[in-house]
Amino acid sequence: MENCIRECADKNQLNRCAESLEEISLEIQQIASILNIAGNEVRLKIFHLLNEEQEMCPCDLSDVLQMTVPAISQHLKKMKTAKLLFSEKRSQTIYYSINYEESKILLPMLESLKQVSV
Amino acid sequence: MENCIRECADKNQLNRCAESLEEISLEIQQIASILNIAGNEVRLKIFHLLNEEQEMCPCDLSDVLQMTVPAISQHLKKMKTAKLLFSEKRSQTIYYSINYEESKILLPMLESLKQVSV
DNA sequence: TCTTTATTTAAGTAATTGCTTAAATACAAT
DNA sequence: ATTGTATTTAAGCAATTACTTAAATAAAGA
Repeated sequence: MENCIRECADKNQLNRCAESLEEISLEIQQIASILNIAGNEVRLKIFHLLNEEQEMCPCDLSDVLQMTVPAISQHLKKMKTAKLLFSEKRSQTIYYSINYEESKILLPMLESLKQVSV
Repeated sequence: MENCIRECADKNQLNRCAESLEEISLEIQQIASILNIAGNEVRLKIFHLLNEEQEMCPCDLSDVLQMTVPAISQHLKKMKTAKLLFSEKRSQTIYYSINYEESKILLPMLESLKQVSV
């Protein structure tokens, strides 16, 4: 079911495009999922704060971001589930930090945010 | 209304964080909005295709992505509204292309997707 | 053991997303 | 003028998102 009936439609181009997409479909999926998680103001702020402070707990983040603890906890869970964060429990407190290996495509942005405040 | 009553909560750190966020609040907003748009499989595919092919029309994209034309059109509108795309009408056809200036934070990802298929 | 503190989980909800189909718009060609 | 092609816009809808409040879990300290 083609939508383009134009003469000028370049069948070779369309085939090339379809093949290219198939080759990278896995990467596209992974990157889209990371960008989707980072494409939220609260979560991007969390990334930035963890990038500056190394590690923070939900309750400190809730103070800084002026949001309820459960709201923060749900954002952290989403980031953790995607393996973008590590967490480490020390007594009652859980410290979250960035998994830089999994988050590497976000690094340029985080670095640029660091620059701003200098 | 502080949530952290912990002794170990470092007030200086929390103040520093709050200030940092305020300084970059505009950048955070802008970047989050771009990542939000790119953090969708269909739109990321459109970015990738436009990056490889220079320009494409909604109807070719609809063929390649196997989606209805209105569905594609709505994605393009969202990207165009955010100024991430240019559009140029030549007779009946509208050609979309990437506004690289506004999309520059996405470039590293687009480049890495290009590498994959080599 | 009982209370406090830090955190997560669950349930409910309003807003947003991304599609669908149908209709509207705009331009070209006959 | 009329038909065909490319595109957008609109309305409707199911699924998802991001919060809320309340309850559950877990560890520490009195």
